[in-house]
Amino acid sequence: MTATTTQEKTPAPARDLRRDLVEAGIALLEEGGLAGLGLRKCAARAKVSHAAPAHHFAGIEGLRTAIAAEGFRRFRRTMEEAAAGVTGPRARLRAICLGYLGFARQQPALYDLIFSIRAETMAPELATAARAAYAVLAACCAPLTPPGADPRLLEAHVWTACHGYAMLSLSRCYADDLPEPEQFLGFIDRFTAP
Amino acid sequence: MTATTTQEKTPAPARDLRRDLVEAGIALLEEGGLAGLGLRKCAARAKVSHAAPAHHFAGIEGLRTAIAAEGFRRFRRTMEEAAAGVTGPRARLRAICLGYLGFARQQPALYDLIFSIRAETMAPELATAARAAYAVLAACCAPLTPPGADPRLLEAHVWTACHGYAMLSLSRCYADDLPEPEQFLGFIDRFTAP
DNA sequence: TGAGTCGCCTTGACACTGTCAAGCCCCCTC
DNA sequence: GAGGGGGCTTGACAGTGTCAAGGCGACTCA
Repeated sequence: MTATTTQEKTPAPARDLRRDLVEAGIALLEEGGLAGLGLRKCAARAKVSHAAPAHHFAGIEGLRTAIAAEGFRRFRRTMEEAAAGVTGPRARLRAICLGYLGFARQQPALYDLIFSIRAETMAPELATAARAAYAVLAACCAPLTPPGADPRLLEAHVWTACHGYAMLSLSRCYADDLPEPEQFLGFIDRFTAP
Repeated sequence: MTATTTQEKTPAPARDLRRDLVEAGIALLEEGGLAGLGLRKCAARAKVSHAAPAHHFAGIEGLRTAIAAEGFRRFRRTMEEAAAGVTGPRARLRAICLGYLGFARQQPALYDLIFSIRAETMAPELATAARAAYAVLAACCAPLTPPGADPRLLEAHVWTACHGYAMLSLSRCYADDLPEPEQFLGFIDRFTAP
């Protein structure tokens, strides 16, 4: 969007269509939810022919996978930014969780897409991005895990609690049953009590 | 399927097509996942014309809603059966949670559908079924909630933990990070400790 | 310089989907 | 027996994902 100063000689700024298509897909998700995402709509938005996306991704599933991978990277970034500058292990974990919930609230369709991917279509790029996001949270859990204890217990508990809270607040049928995020996250103190 | 003895006079057993279509939809979900569900496929499986389902449900979204409502009823039944005969508040809650996780593992696509419904399409029938399922879990949490405390805290925690665990074990990218269900559910004891 | 080649993308077609309007047919009522 | 209405069919339409074929420009190499 902003000025990318290129030499007058080069005819075009050598567009990265693959990147543009992922961007278009994310925009479609924001506008129309999961059902609003389609190969042809992405193509139209990127101003290319209807079959162009199929050349860069392996069909609609490949597009969804690529968008999910980018979604995971943004998801991770959101959590990291939320915890930037926060000190103290509990406060950091709390901040990470708030970042987690904030991402789900601000980009519900992208969040839905991310976690709707099933193992059948788990491409390496996606698996890497997903594990990187998990690693951010796991790193915040590590200082709070008692020595000798299974670190997966706290990690899994925080991860599932955030995921469950996010999903249930999105499917608003249960939104009224849920406490406020701040109150909900009180479980961290209880769970990491010495 | 089994013998439904009808009088010879009645020409047909007066089929309940609406019910048959929901049944067909659930079968399609089991076979082909969320993407395998369609109006025309349901019609073909129930041996009616391709537009018949649209007469009973308000389009594909109506079909999904009706199937989700039936799914919630089965979900609730699974939890109730899992806790049948189990005594003691903690043991009961544990059994309910195991029933919860068992349903998600045995009917992953139906479970996915249930929780993919967003508020826009929240029909009364679906909302009723969903709240009834939640009520089963809330009833098990009640005896464990300290007097004067907000009951939503424990309810939400158990609900979100189960939901998150189920979702993450379905999207198998994280399955290796998760502890076994029995170990995971240990949080109940920690959370309801006096 | 020109021919060959390769990758990116377009074009056109196909089967399939959800949705709609029109109409048939059977049953029920008066 | 006429009328009406619900349940379902038929036929059409726009939209979708997918595939095969081909165009086209850039790049390489003789």
